[in-house]
Amino acid sequence: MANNTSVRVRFAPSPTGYLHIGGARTALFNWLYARHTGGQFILRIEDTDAARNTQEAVDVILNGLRWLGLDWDEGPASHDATGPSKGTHGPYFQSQRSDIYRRRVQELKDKGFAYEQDGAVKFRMQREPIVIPDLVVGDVRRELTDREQEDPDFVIIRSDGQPVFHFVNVVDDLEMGITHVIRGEDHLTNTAKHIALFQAFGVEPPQYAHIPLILNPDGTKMSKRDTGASLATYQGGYFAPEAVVNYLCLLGWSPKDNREVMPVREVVERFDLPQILRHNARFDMTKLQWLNHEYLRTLPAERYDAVTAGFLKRSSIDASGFDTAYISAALATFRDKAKQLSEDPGVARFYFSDAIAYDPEAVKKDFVPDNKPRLGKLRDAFAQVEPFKADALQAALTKTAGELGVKAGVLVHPTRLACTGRTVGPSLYHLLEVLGKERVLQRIDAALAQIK
RNA sequence: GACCCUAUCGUCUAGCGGUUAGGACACCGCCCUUUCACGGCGGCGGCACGGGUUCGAGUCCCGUUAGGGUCGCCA
Repeated sequence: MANNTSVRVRFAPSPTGYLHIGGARTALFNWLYARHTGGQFILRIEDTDAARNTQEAVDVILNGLRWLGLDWDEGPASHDATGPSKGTHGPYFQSQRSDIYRRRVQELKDKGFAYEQDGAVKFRMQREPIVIPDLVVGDVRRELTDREQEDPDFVIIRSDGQPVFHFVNVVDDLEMGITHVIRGEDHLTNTAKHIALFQAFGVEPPQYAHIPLILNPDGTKMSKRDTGASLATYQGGYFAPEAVVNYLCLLGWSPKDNREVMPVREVVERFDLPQILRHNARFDMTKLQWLNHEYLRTLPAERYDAVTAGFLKRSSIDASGFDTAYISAALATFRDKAKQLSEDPGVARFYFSDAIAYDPEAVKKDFVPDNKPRLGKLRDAFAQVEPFKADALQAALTKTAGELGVKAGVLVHPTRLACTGRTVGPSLYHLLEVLGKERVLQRIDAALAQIK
Protein backbone atom coordinates (compact mmCIF):
# COMPACT_ATOMS: atom_id res chain seq x y z
CA MET A 1 0.00 0.00 0.00
CA ALA A 2 2.86 2.30 0.68
CA ASN A 3 4.28 1.35 -2.67
CA ASN A 4 5.14 3.90 -5.28
CA THR A 5 3.64 1.79 -8.00
CA SER A 6 -0.09 1.64 -8.35
CA VAL A 7 -1.79 -1.52 -7.23
CA ARG A 8 -2.89 -3.87 -9.99
CA VAL A 9 -4.94 -6.89 -8.96
CA ARG A 10 -6.88 -9.37 -11.00
CA PHE A 11 -9.61 -11.96 -10.89
CA ALA A 12 -8.87 -14.82 -13.26
CA PRO A 13 -11.77 -17.27 -13.41
CA SER A 14 -12.14 -20.21 -15.72
CA PRO A 15 -15.48 -20.31 -17.55
CA THR A 16 -17.01 -23.47 -16.19
CA GLY A 17 -20.65 -22.51 -16.49
CA TYR A 18 -21.14 -21.26 -12.98
CA LEU A 19 -19.60 -18.80 -10.56
CA HIS A 20 -18.65 -20.36 -7.25
CA ILE A 21 -19.47 -18.32 -4.17
CA GLY A 22 -15.83 -18.66 -3.14
CA GLY A 23 -14.75 -17.32 -6.51
CA ALA A 24 -17.15 -14.42 -6.10
CA ARG A 25 -15.60 -13.67 -2.72
CA THR A 26 -12.09 -13.80 -4.23
CA ALA A 27 -13.21 -11.36 -6.91
CA LEU A 28 -14.75 -9.16 -4.22
CA PHE A 29 -11.58 -9.04 -2.12
CA ASN A 30 -9.49 -8.14 -5.16
CA TRP A 31 -11.99 -5.47 -6.13
CA LEU A 32 -12.09 -4.09 -2.59
CA TYR A 33 -8.32 -3.87 -2.46
CA ALA A 34 -8.16 -2.12 -5.81
CA ARG A 35 -10.83 0.37 -4.81
CA HIS A 36 -9.29 0.90 -1.40
CA THR A 37 -5.88 1.65 -2.83
CA GLY A 38 -7.03 3.47 -5.91
CA GLY A 39 -5.52 0.74 -8.05
CA GLN A 40 -6.75 -1.25 -11.01
CA PHE A 41 -9.00 -4.30 -10.98
CA ILE A 42 -8.41 -6.54 -13.96
CA LEU A 43 -10.61 -9.36 -15.20
CA ARG A 44 -8.91 -12.12 -17.14
CA ILE A 45 -10.69 -15.16 -18.51
CA GLU A 46 -8.64 -18.34 -18.21
CA ASP A 47 -10.19 -20.23 -21.06
CA THR A 48 -7.30 -22.47 -22.05
CA ASP A 49 -9.48 -25.54 -21.77
CA ALA A 50 -11.22 -25.00 -25.09
CA ALA A 51 -13.43 -28.05 -24.70
CA ARG A 52 -15.70 -26.62 -22.05
CA ASN A 53 -15.55 -22.95 -22.87
CA THR A 54 -18.67 -21.34 -24.22
CA GLN A 55 -19.85 -17.78 -24.46
CA GLU A 56 -22.69 -18.71 -22.12
CA ALA A 57 -20.12 -19.78 -19.54
CA VAL A 58 -18.36 -16.44 -19.91
CA ASP A 59 -21.69 -14.68 -19.54
CA VAL A 60 -22.25 -16.37 -16.20
CA ILE A 61 -19.04 -14.80 -14.91
CA LEU A 62 -19.54 -11.35 -16.38
CA ASN A 63 -23.18 -11.16 -15.28
CA GLY A 64 -22.33 -12.49 -11.84
CA LEU A 65 -19.71 -9.80 -11.29
CA ARG A 66 -22.02 -7.11 -12.63
CA TRP A 67 -24.83 -8.29 -10.38
CA LEU A 68 -22.52 -7.98 -7.40
CA GLY A 69 -21.51 -4.53 -8.57
CA LEU A 70 -17.86 -5.44 -9.14
CA ASP A 71 -16.77 -3.36 -12.10
CA TRP A 72 -13.43 -4.05 -13.75
CA ASP A 73 -11.00 -1.45 -15.05
CA GLU A 74 -9.45 -3.75 -17.61
CA GLY A 75 -10.85 -6.88 -19.19
CA PRO A 76 -13.49 -8.16 -21.56
CA ALA A 77 -16.03 -5.69 -22.90
CA SER A 78 -18.16 -8.50 -24.28
CA HIS A 79 -18.53 -12.23 -23.75
CA ASP A 80 -16.78 -12.87 -27.05
CA ALA A 81 -13.14 -13.95 -26.65
CA THR A 82 -12.26 -12.21 -29.89
CA GLY A 83 -14.47 -9.22 -29.15
CA PRO A 84 -13.55 -5.78 -27.85
CA SER A 85 -11.93 -5.22 -24.47
CA LYS A 86 -11.03 -2.47 -22.03
CA GLY A 87 -7.40 -1.80 -21.14
CA THR A 88 -3.98 -1.83 -22.74
CA HIS A 89 -2.76 -5.20 -21.49
CA GLY A 90 -5.03 -7.42 -23.56
CA PRO A 91 -6.12 -9.73 -24.88
CA TYR A 92 -7.89 -10.65 -21.65
CA PHE A 93 -8.89 -14.11 -22.80
CA GLN A 94 -6.07 -16.62 -22.51
CA SER A 95 -7.26 -18.38 -25.63
CA GLN A 96 -6.12 -15.28 -27.53
CA ARG A 97 -2.65 -15.08 -26.00
CA SER A 98 -0.92 -18.05 -27.65
CA ASP A 99 1.79 -15.94 -29.24
CA ILE A 100 2.79 -14.54 -25.88
CA TYR A 101 3.02 -18.00 -24.36
CA ARG A 102 5.05 -19.30 -27.29
CA ARG A 103 7.49 -16.45 -26.88
CA ARG A 104 7.80 -16.99 -23.15
CA VAL A 105 8.40 -20.72 -23.51
CA GLN A 106 11.19 -20.00 -25.94
CA GLU A 107 12.67 -17.58 -23.44
CA LEU A 108 12.76 -20.27 -20.76
CA LYS A 109 14.28 -22.76 -23.16
CA ASP A 110 16.94 -20.24 -24.17
CA LYS A 111 17.78 -19.63 -20.56
CA GLY A 112 18.00 -23.33 -19.89
CA PHE A 113 14.98 -23.40 -17.58
CA ALA A 114 12.80 -25.51 -19.86
CA TYR A 115 13.28 -28.66 -21.88
CA GLU A 116 11.22 -31.02 -23.96
CA GLN A 117 10.24 -34.46 -22.79
CA ASP A 118 7.77 -36.87 -24.41
CA GLY A 119 6.48 -34.06 -26.60
CA ALA A 120 5.76 -31.82 -23.64
CA VAL A 121 7.81 -28.94 -22.27
CA LYS A 122 8.87 -29.11 -18.64
CA PHE A 123 10.17 -26.47 -16.29
CA ARG A 124 13.37 -27.08 -14.42
CA MET A 125 12.22 -26.56 -10.82
CA GLN A 126 14.71 -25.88 -8.06
CA ARG A 127 15.06 -28.49 -5.33
CA GLU A 128 15.77 -26.11 -2.50
CA PRO A 129 12.85 -24.98 -0.34
CA ILE A 130 11.18 -21.76 -1.45
CA VAL A 131 9.99 -19.16 0.99
CA ILE A 132 6.61 -17.73 0.06
CA PRO A 133 6.12 -14.29 1.59
CA ASP A 134 2.39 -14.08 2.19
CA LEU A 135 0.64 -10.95 3.38
CA VAL A 136 -2.00 -12.97 5.21
CA VAL A 137 -0.20 -16.06 6.44
CA GLY A 138 3.34 -14.75 6.80
CA ASP A 139 6.45 -16.40 5.41
CA VAL A 140 5.77 -19.96 4.35
CA ARG A 141 8.75 -22.24 3.80
CA ARG A 142 7.68 -24.75 1.22
CA GLU A 143 9.67 -27.98 0.87
CA LEU A 144 9.27 -30.55 -1.85
CA THR A 145 6.89 -33.40 -1.14
CA ASP A 146 8.14 -36.95 -1.44
CA ARG A 147 6.40 -37.16 -4.78
CA GLU A 148 8.18 -34.03 -5.98
CA GLN A 149 11.54 -35.31 -4.71
CA GLU A 150 11.39 -37.95 -7.43
CA ASP A 151 10.88 -35.35 -10.14
CA PRO A 152 10.59 -31.72 -9.10
CA ASP A 153 10.18 -30.52 -12.70
CA PHE A 154 6.67 -29.90 -13.95
CA VAL A 155 4.97 -29.65 -17.31
CA ILE A 156 4.29 -26.15 -18.63
CA ILE A 157 3.27 -27.10 -22.18
CA ARG A 158 1.25 -30.24 -22.77
CA SER A 159 2.18 -32.59 -25.56
CA ASP A 160 -0.84 -31.28 -27.48
CA GLY A 161 0.75 -27.84 -27.42
CA GLN A 162 -1.58 -26.33 -24.82
CA PRO A 163 0.10 -24.42 -21.98
CA VAL A 164 -0.90 -25.38 -18.44
CA PHE A 165 -2.33 -23.22 -15.66
CA HIS A 166 0.84 -22.56 -13.64
CA PHE A 167 2.61 -21.27 -16.70
CA VAL A 168 -0.07 -19.06 -18.25
CA ASN A 169 -1.05 -17.72 -14.88
CA VAL A 170 2.46 -16.50 -14.19
CA VAL A 171 3.09 -15.23 -17.70
CA ASP A 172 -0.14 -13.24 -17.68
CA ASP A 173 0.42 -11.81 -14.22
CA LEU A 174 3.88 -10.80 -15.36
CA GLU A 175 2.77 -9.32 -18.68
CA MET A 176 -0.18 -7.54 -17.12
CA GLY A 177 1.94 -6.00 -14.40
CA ILE A 178 -0.01 -7.56 -11.53
CA THR A 179 1.34 -6.30 -8.21
CA HIS A 180 -0.74 -8.31 -5.75
CA VAL A 181 -2.11 -11.80 -6.18
CA ILE A 182 -5.11 -12.25 -3.89
CA ARG A 183 -6.49 -15.75 -4.28
CA GLY A 184 -7.79 -18.76 -2.40
CA GLU A 185 -5.58 -20.62 0.00
CA ASP A 186 -5.87 -23.69 -2.19
CA HIS A 187 -3.15 -22.05 -4.30
CA LEU A 188 -0.76 -21.45 -1.44
CA THR A 189 1.60 -24.41 -1.78
CA ASN A 190 1.66 -24.14 -5.58
CA THR A 191 2.88 -20.60 -5.23
CA ALA A 192 6.41 -21.99 -4.89
CA LYS A 193 6.18 -23.04 -8.53
CA HIS A 194 4.97 -19.60 -9.51
CA ILE A 195 7.76 -17.85 -7.66
CA ALA A 196 10.34 -20.11 -9.33
CA LEU A 197 8.82 -19.24 -12.69
CA PHE A 198 9.00 -15.50 -12.00
CA GLN A 199 12.60 -15.87 -10.95
CA ALA A 200 13.40 -17.80 -14.12
CA PHE A 201 12.01 -14.87 -16.09
CA GLY A 202 14.22 -12.59 -14.05
CA VAL A 203 11.23 -10.76 -12.64
CA GLU A 204 10.33 -9.97 -9.05
CA PRO A 205 7.18 -11.93 -8.11
CA PRO A 206 4.07 -10.01 -7.11
CA GLN A 207 3.02 -9.87 -3.48
CA TYR A 208 0.80 -12.73 -2.40
CA ALA A 209 -2.22 -12.78 -0.16
CA HIS A 210 -3.88 -16.17 0.22
CA ILE A 211 -7.34 -15.92 1.65
CA PRO A 212 -9.11 -18.69 3.57
CA LEU A 213 -11.65 -20.91 1.88
CA ILE A 214 -15.41 -20.98 2.27
CA LEU A 215 -16.61 -24.33 3.57
CA ASN A 216 -19.98 -26.04 3.84
CA PRO A 217 -21.81 -25.80 7.17
CA ASP A 218 -20.40 -29.22 8.02
CA GLY A 219 -16.85 -28.12 7.34
CA THR A 220 -16.36 -30.01 4.11
CA LYS A 221 -15.24 -28.42 0.90
CA MET A 222 -17.93 -26.49 -0.89
CA SER A 223 -18.32 -27.81 -4.37
CA LYS A 224 -20.61 -27.15 -7.27
CA ARG A 225 -23.53 -29.21 -6.02
CA ASP A 226 -23.62 -27.91 -2.47
CA THR A 227 -26.38 -25.60 -1.29
CA GLY A 228 -25.53 -21.99 -1.89
CA ALA A 229 -22.31 -22.78 -3.77
CA SER A 230 -23.38 -21.11 -6.98
CA LEU A 231 -23.91 -17.39 -7.19
CA ALA A 232 -26.93 -18.13 -9.39
CA THR A 233 -28.73 -19.18 -6.21
CA TYR A 234 -28.87 -15.55 -5.14
CA GLN A 235 -29.53 -13.94 -8.47
CA GLY A 236 -32.95 -15.50 -8.96
CA GLY A 237 -34.94 -13.42 -6.47
CA TYR A 238 -35.12 -12.93 -2.69
CA PHE A 239 -31.55 -11.69 -2.34
CA ALA A 240 -30.33 -8.14 -2.63
CA PRO A 241 -26.82 -8.14 -4.09
CA GLU A 242 -25.94 -5.55 -1.45
CA ALA A 243 -26.63 -8.16 1.22
CA VAL A 244 -24.67 -10.90 -0.53
CA VAL A 245 -21.69 -8.57 -0.92
CA ASN A 246 -21.91 -7.53 2.72
CA TYR A 247 -22.06 -11.13 3.87
CA LEU A 248 -19.13 -12.14 1.69
CA CYS A 249 -17.07 -9.27 3.10
CA LEU A 250 -17.59 -10.70 6.55
CA LEU A 251 -16.43 -14.19 5.61
CA GLY A 252 -12.70 -14.09 6.12
CA TRP A 253 -12.41 -10.40 6.81
CA SER A 254 -13.38 -8.41 9.86
CA PRO A 255 -13.60 -4.68 10.54
CA LYS A 256 -12.55 -5.60 14.09
CA ASP A 257 -15.15 -3.39 15.75
CA ASN A 258 -18.22 -5.63 15.80
CA ARG A 259 -19.83 -3.84 12.87
CA GLU A 260 -21.74 -6.20 10.62
CA VAL A 261 -24.21 -4.29 8.49
CA MET A 262 -21.83 -2.23 6.42
CA PRO A 263 -22.49 -0.72 3.02
CA VAL A 264 -19.79 -1.67 0.55
CA ARG A 265 -18.70 1.97 0.33
CA GLU A 266 -17.65 1.82 3.92
CA VAL A 267 -15.94 -1.54 3.48
CA VAL A 268 -13.92 -0.07 0.62
CA GLU A 269 -12.64 2.60 2.98
CA ARG A 270 -11.66 0.17 5.68
CA PHE A 271 -10.65 -2.95 3.79
CA ASP A 272 -7.04 -3.99 3.95
CA LEU A 273 -5.06 -7.19 3.67
CA PRO A 274 -3.78 -7.44 7.27
CA GLN A 275 -7.35 -7.77 8.56
CA ILE A 276 -7.97 -10.88 6.51
CA LEU A 277 -8.49 -13.92 8.71
CA ARG A 278 -6.29 -16.98 8.42
CA HIS A 279 -8.79 -19.74 9.00
CA ASN A 280 -11.50 -21.10 6.75
CA ALA A 281 -15.08 -20.03 7.33
CA ARG A 282 -18.28 -22.02 7.07
CA PHE A 283 -21.08 -20.72 4.97
CA ASP A 284 -24.15 -19.78 7.02
CA MET A 285 -27.23 -19.27 4.88
CA THR A 286 -29.30 -18.27 7.90
CA LYS A 287 -27.08 -15.34 8.66
CA LEU A 288 -27.02 -14.30 5.03
CA GLN A 289 -30.81 -14.26 5.10
CA TRP A 290 -30.80 -12.12 8.21
CA LEU A 291 -28.50 -9.65 6.50
CA ASN A 292 -30.71 -9.77 3.43
CA HIS A 293 -33.72 -8.83 5.54
CA GLU A 294 -31.76 -5.99 7.08
CA TYR A 295 -31.06 -4.66 3.60
CA LEU A 296 -34.56 -5.20 2.26
CA ARG A 297 -35.85 -3.11 5.14
CA THR A 298 -33.64 -0.14 4.37
CA LEU A 299 -32.99 -0.28 0.65
CA PRO A 300 -34.04 2.73 -1.45
CA ALA A 301 -37.46 2.22 -3.05
CA GLU A 302 -36.04 1.62 -6.51
CA ARG A 303 -33.67 -1.05 -5.31
CA TYR A 304 -36.36 -2.66 -3.19
CA ASP A 305 -38.71 -2.82 -6.18
CA ALA A 306 -35.99 -4.35 -8.32
CA VAL A 307 -35.27 -7.09 -5.81
CA THR A 308 -38.90 -7.86 -5.05
CA ALA A 309 -39.66 -8.18 -8.74
CA GLY A 310 -37.58 -11.31 -8.37
CA PHE A 311 -39.82 -12.50 -5.54
CA LEU A 312 -42.87 -12.37 -7.76
CA LYS A 313 -41.22 -14.19 -10.61
CA ARG A 314 -39.85 -16.85 -8.30
CA SER A 315 -43.16 -17.48 -6.61
CA SER A 316 -44.87 -17.50 -10.03
CA ILE A 317 -47.26 -14.74 -9.10
CA ASP A 318 -48.65 -13.12 -12.23
CA ALA A 319 -48.71 -9.38 -11.70
CA SER A 320 -48.93 -8.50 -15.38
CA GLY A 321 -52.41 -6.99 -15.09
CA PHE A 322 -51.34 -4.49 -12.46
CA ASP A 323 -49.61 -1.17 -12.85
CA THR A 324 -46.19 -0.60 -11.37
CA ALA A 325 -47.44 1.79 -8.70
CA TYR A 326 -49.82 -0.86 -7.37
CA ILE A 327 -47.16 -3.59 -7.46
CA SER A 328 -44.72 -1.31 -5.73
CA ALA A 329 -47.23 -0.31 -3.03
CA ALA A 330 -48.26 -3.93 -2.50
CA LEU A 331 -44.73 -5.22 -2.04
CA ALA A 332 -43.78 -2.25 0.09
CA THR A 333 -46.12 -3.56 2.78
CA PHE A 334 -43.68 -6.46 3.14
CA ARG A 335 -40.70 -4.19 3.68
CA ASP A 336 -40.10 -5.26 7.24
CA LYS A 337 -41.53 -8.71 6.74
CA ALA A 338 -39.06 -10.07 4.24
CA LYS A 339 -38.78 -13.20 6.32
CA GLN A 340 -42.36 -14.08 5.43
CA LEU A 341 -41.67 -13.50 1.78
CA SER A 342 -38.58 -15.67 1.68
CA GLU A 343 -40.11 -18.45 3.71
CA ASP A 344 -43.42 -18.42 1.88
CA PRO A 345 -43.59 -16.36 -1.31
CA GLY A 346 -47.30 -17.16 -1.55
CA VAL A 347 -48.11 -14.70 1.22
CA ALA A 348 -48.15 -11.90 -1.36
CA ARG A 349 -50.48 -13.66 -3.80
CA PHE A 350 -53.69 -12.09 -2.44
CA TYR A 351 -52.66 -8.76 -3.90
CA PHE A 352 -52.76 -10.13 -7.41
CA SER A 353 -55.55 -12.68 -7.41
CA ASP A 354 -59.15 -12.46 -6.24
CA ALA A 355 -59.29 -16.22 -5.83
CA ILE A 356 -58.73 -16.25 -2.06
CA ALA A 357 -57.94 -19.63 -0.57
CA TYR A 358 -58.94 -19.42 3.09
CA ASP A 359 -56.75 -21.06 5.69
CA PRO A 360 -59.07 -23.88 6.88
CA GLU A 361 -57.96 -23.70 10.51
CA ALA A 362 -58.58 -19.96 10.59
CA VAL A 363 -62.00 -20.41 9.01
CA LYS A 364 -63.08 -22.56 11.96
CA LYS A 365 -61.98 -19.87 14.37
CA ASP A 366 -62.94 -16.64 12.61
CA PHE A 367 -65.77 -17.41 10.20
CA VAL A 368 -68.14 -18.33 13.03
CA PRO A 369 -71.84 -17.30 13.16
CA ASP A 370 -71.25 -14.64 15.83
CA ASN A 371 -68.85 -12.85 13.51
CA LYS A 372 -71.25 -12.60 10.59
CA PRO A 373 -73.17 -9.55 11.83
CA ARG A 374 -69.97 -8.00 13.13
CA LEU A 375 -68.22 -8.32 9.81
CA GLY A 376 -71.33 -7.03 8.10
CA LYS A 377 -71.34 -3.92 10.25
CA LEU A 378 -67.66 -3.36 9.61
CA ARG A 379 -68.26 -3.73 5.90
CA ASP A 380 -70.81 -0.96 6.02
CA ALA A 381 -68.45 1.22 8.01
CA PHE A 382 -65.66 0.63 5.48
CA ALA A 383 -68.04 1.54 2.67
CA GLN A 384 -68.32 5.00 4.18
CA VAL A 385 -64.57 5.56 4.45
CA GLU A 386 -63.35 8.12 1.98
CA PRO A 387 -60.56 8.41 1.10
CA PHE A 388 -59.74 4.76 1.69
CA LYS A 389 -56.63 5.30 3.79
CA ALA A 390 -55.02 3.22 6.52
CA ASP A 391 -55.57 5.74 9.30
CA ALA A 392 -59.24 6.20 8.48
CA LEU A 393 -59.71 2.44 8.16
CA GLN A 394 -58.20 1.88 11.56
CA ALA A 395 -60.44 4.56 13.05
CA ALA A 396 -63.48 2.99 11.44
CA LEU A 397 -62.62 -0.45 12.72
CA THR A 398 -61.91 0.79 16.23
CA LYS A 399 -65.17 2.73 16.28
CA THR A 400 -67.13 -0.26 15.01
CA ALA A 401 -65.55 -2.52 17.61
CA GLY A 402 -66.53 -0.04 20.29
CA GLU A 403 -70.12 0.05 19.14
CA LEU A 404 -70.15 -3.73 19.08
CA GLY A 405 -68.60 -3.92 22.52
CA VAL A 406 -65.77 -6.17 21.33
CA LYS A 407 -62.03 -5.82 21.16
CA ALA A 408 -60.50 -4.74 17.88
CA GLY A 409 -58.93 -8.15 17.39
CA VAL A 410 -62.37 -9.71 17.06
CA LEU A 411 -62.85 -7.77 13.83
CA VAL A 412 -59.24 -7.73 12.70
CA HIS A 413 -58.81 -11.47 12.33
CA PRO A 414 -61.90 -12.24 10.23
CA THR A 415 -61.16 -9.20 8.06
CA ARG A 416 -57.61 -10.33 7.42
CA LEU A 417 -58.83 -13.81 6.62
CA ALA A 418 -61.51 -12.47 4.27
CA CYS A 419 -59.10 -10.27 2.35
CA THR A 420 -55.95 -12.39 2.29
CA GLY A 421 -57.02 -15.92 3.18
CA ARG A 422 -54.24 -16.02 5.72
CA THR A 423 -53.55 -15.40 9.36
CA VAL A 424 -50.25 -13.67 8.79
CA GLY A 425 -49.26 -10.83 6.54
CA PRO A 426 -48.66 -7.10 6.38
CA SER A 427 -50.30 -4.52 8.58
CA LEU A 428 -54.06 -4.97 8.05
CA TYR A 429 -54.95 -1.33 7.47
CA HIS A 430 -52.14 -0.82 5.02
CA LEU A 431 -52.96 -3.86 3.01
CA LEU A 432 -56.60 -2.78 2.87
CA GLU A 433 -55.56 0.63 1.60
CA VAL A 434 -53.47 -0.93 -1.15
CA LEU A 435 -56.24 -3.35 -2.10
CA GLY A 436 -58.68 -0.47 -2.39
CA LYS A 437 -62.30 -0.12 -1.37
CA GLU A 438 -63.78 -2.05 -4.25
CA ARG A 439 -61.72 -5.18 -3.72
CA VAL A 440 -62.04 -5.02 0.05
CA LEU A 441 -65.83 -4.78 0.05
CA GLN A 442 -66.09 -7.48 -2.58
CA ARG A 443 -63.90 -9.80 -0.52
CA ILE A 444 -65.78 -9.14 2.69
CA ASP A 445 -69.03 -9.86 0.85
CA ALA A 446 -67.56 -13.12 -0.39
CA ALA A 447 -66.55 -14.02 3.14
CA LEU A 448 -69.98 -13.12 4.50
CA ALA A 449 -71.50 -15.55 2.02
CA GLN A 450 -69.26 -18.27 3.44
CA ILE A 451 -70.39 -17.81 7.01
CA LYS A 452 -73.48 -19.78 7.99
C1' G B 1 2.67 -41.26 1.86
C1' A B 2 5.00 -36.19 1.85
C1' C B 3 4.52 -30.96 2.14
C1' C B 4 1.64 -26.54 3.66
C1' C B 5 -2.24 -23.76 6.34
C1' U B 6 -5.60 -23.47 10.45
C1' A B 7 -7.87 -24.23 15.59
C1' U B 8 -12.40 -18.79 20.89
C1' C B 9 -20.04 -20.28 22.05
C1' G B 10 -23.75 -24.67 17.00
C1' U B 11 -22.08 -20.68 13.07
C1' C B 12 -19.49 -15.78 11.80
C1' U B 13 -16.18 -13.21 14.86
C1' A B 14 -13.56 -9.42 18.92
C1' G B 15 -9.27 -10.53 21.78
C1' C B 16 -2.83 -9.33 20.13
C1' G B 17 0.31 -11.78 28.88
C1' G B 18 -3.56 -9.71 33.83
C1' U B 19 -10.99 -9.39 30.68
C1' U B 20 -16.86 -11.39 35.16
C1' A B 21 -13.67 -13.95 27.60
C1' G B 22 -17.25 -9.05 24.20
C1' G B 23 -20.63 -8.74 19.74
C1' A B 24 -23.75 -10.89 15.76
C1' C B 25 -26.83 -15.03 13.62
C1' A B 26 -29.58 -19.16 15.41
C1' C B 27 -32.27 -21.10 19.71
C1' C B 28 -35.32 -20.36 24.48
C1' G B 29 -38.12 -16.98 27.75
C1' C B 30 -40.54 -12.04 28.86
C1' C B 31 -42.21 -7.14 27.05
C1' C B 32 -44.37 -4.38 22.92
C1' U B 33 -48.45 -5.62 19.59
C1' U B 34 -54.68 -6.35 15.24
C1' U B 35 -51.45 -11.32 12.70
C1' C B 36 -46.56 -11.91 11.37
C1' A B 37 -42.32 -9.29 11.64
C1' C B 38 -39.39 -5.33 13.78
C1' G B 39 -37.71 -3.48 18.34
C1' G B 40 -36.43 -3.87 23.76
C1' C B 41 -34.87 -6.94 28.01
C1' G B 42 -33.02 -11.57 29.74
C1' G B 43 -31.21 -16.69 29.12
C1' C B 44 -28.51 -20.91 27.01
C1' G B 45 -23.67 -21.61 25.07
C1' G B 46 -16.85 -21.23 23.86
C1' C B 47 -10.83 -20.60 24.52
C1' A B 48 -9.62 -28.91 21.06
C1' C B 49 -5.97 -31.76 24.32
C1' G B 50 -1.03 -32.24 26.71
C1' G B 51 3.46 -30.18 27.98
C1' G B 52 6.44 -25.97 28.66
C1' U B 53 7.97 -20.21 29.24
C1' U B 54 6.08 -16.64 32.93
C1' C B 55 4.42 -14.01 39.24
C1' G B 56 0.44 -14.70 35.66
C1' A B 57 -1.45 -17.85 29.10
C1' G B 58 -7.38 -17.72 25.03
C1' U B 59 -3.05 -14.74 23.95
C1' C B 60 4.18 -16.93 23.40
C1' C B 61 6.94 -22.00 22.28
C1' C B 62 6.74 -27.47 21.41
C1' G B 63 3.92 -31.80 20.72
C1' U B 64 -0.78 -34.41 19.94
C1' U B 65 -5.44 -34.44 17.79
C1' A B 66 -8.84 -32.54 14.39
C1' G B 67 -10.24 -29.87 9.95
C1' G B 68 -8.75 -27.84 5.29
C1' G B 69 -5.33 -27.44 1.17
C1' U B 70 -1.47 -29.24 -2.22
C1' C B 71 1.80 -32.80 -4.53
C1' G B 72 -1.79 -33.69 -12.59
C1' C B 73 0.19 -33.30 -19.80
C1' C B 74 -7.20 -29.93 -14.40
C1' A B 75 -7.82 -24.84 -13.38
